[in-house]
Amino acid sequence: MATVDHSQSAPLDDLSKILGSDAHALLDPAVARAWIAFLTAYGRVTRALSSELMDASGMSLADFDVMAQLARAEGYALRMTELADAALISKSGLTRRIDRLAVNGWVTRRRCTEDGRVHWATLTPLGVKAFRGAAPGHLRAVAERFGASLPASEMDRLTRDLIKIAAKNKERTREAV
Amino acid sequence: MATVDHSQSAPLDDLSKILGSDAHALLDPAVARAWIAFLTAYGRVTRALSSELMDASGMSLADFDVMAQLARAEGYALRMTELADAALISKSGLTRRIDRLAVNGWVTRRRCTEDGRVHWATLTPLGVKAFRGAAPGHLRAVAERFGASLPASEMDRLTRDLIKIAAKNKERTREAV
DNA sequence: CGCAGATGGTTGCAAGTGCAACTATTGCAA
DNA sequence: TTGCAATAGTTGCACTTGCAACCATCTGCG
Repeated sequence: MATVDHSQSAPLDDLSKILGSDAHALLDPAVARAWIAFLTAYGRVTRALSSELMDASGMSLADFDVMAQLARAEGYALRMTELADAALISKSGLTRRIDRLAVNGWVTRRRCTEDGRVHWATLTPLGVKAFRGAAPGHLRAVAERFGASLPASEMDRLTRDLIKIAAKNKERTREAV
Repeated sequence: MATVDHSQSAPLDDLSKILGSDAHALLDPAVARAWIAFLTAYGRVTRALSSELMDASGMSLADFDVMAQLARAEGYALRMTELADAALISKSGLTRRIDRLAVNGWVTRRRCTEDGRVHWATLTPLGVKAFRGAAPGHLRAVAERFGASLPASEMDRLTRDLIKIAAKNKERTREAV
């Protein structure tokens, strides 16, 4: 998850020792610093949130994400593929995640009567309860670990910047032919 | 890796359907949007960089990170624990990553003569060469996918914000007793 | 000395992950 | 109808991962 450096100042200068002075031409040092800060922030925040959530609710971050998607869906239900897309995981990953959530009794899988290929993943009442139990703590933790670092004005700007970055990378991996 | 939503506008409003109106008290909607943008940006950028790097150099992002740490170290060598900390991965993870890098002939592991517990991971000449081959493309890709989205002035601000977030989460996971 | 406790690394284990191959079902066209 | 391509999900596989238990080595104190 990390690249080059995590606390110091001039990652690219260090690298120019091995790469030669063209390192700066390849990657602007300011961008390099931002990139490292990005990776570091991501790693630290998600690691902390993940273990807190697991301790408090026996739910992984990925479980929470999937359940949150269902929680906000019409009838607490989504097709497998929709859900995989929404939660940014692969279809096979989702299959197995739903298996696990089903074992907990938090989610059921129902075959669609209209189209036999389709399966609906649905939050059970127990799952709703589990989500209601887990969400307050987790949302508070996000507020504390992520939100509390910046003033509100800065937060909106950060959002805009991140959305731009995300937008630039929207393509589905395949394009470098 | 994702939470709640990835393209739409009001993730928390949707959740208040299930959580009640206190959802907003738990997590400011502006923070929720930023958080989602953060996860989305991270997921997309690293996914893309990772597959590009693998295609171009047969190296995973984690491999690159570890090798970059070594590349910038004195004598291209670091102790296992130092390296694990620097690359933000667990000690056991590093052990096995170094195993794999060693199979490629990119890194060697030497026992320290002064302290028999310590092992030094060292970039081999072949490893240096591999890194030199991989770095330009990867750095350029970071510049394109991450750097090119924002003007330089914005980049510095982003760095500052991310560093604040990372700083707030520096503690080593254990504190919620 | 000599042994307890700390420190550095590795290994066993029980997960989680994505890709590619596979099965089931549908839709459409001859 | 029959048959084939497209779509939805699942499974096999090979690989990562982190935690906790485990060895090896060193350090310091009686």
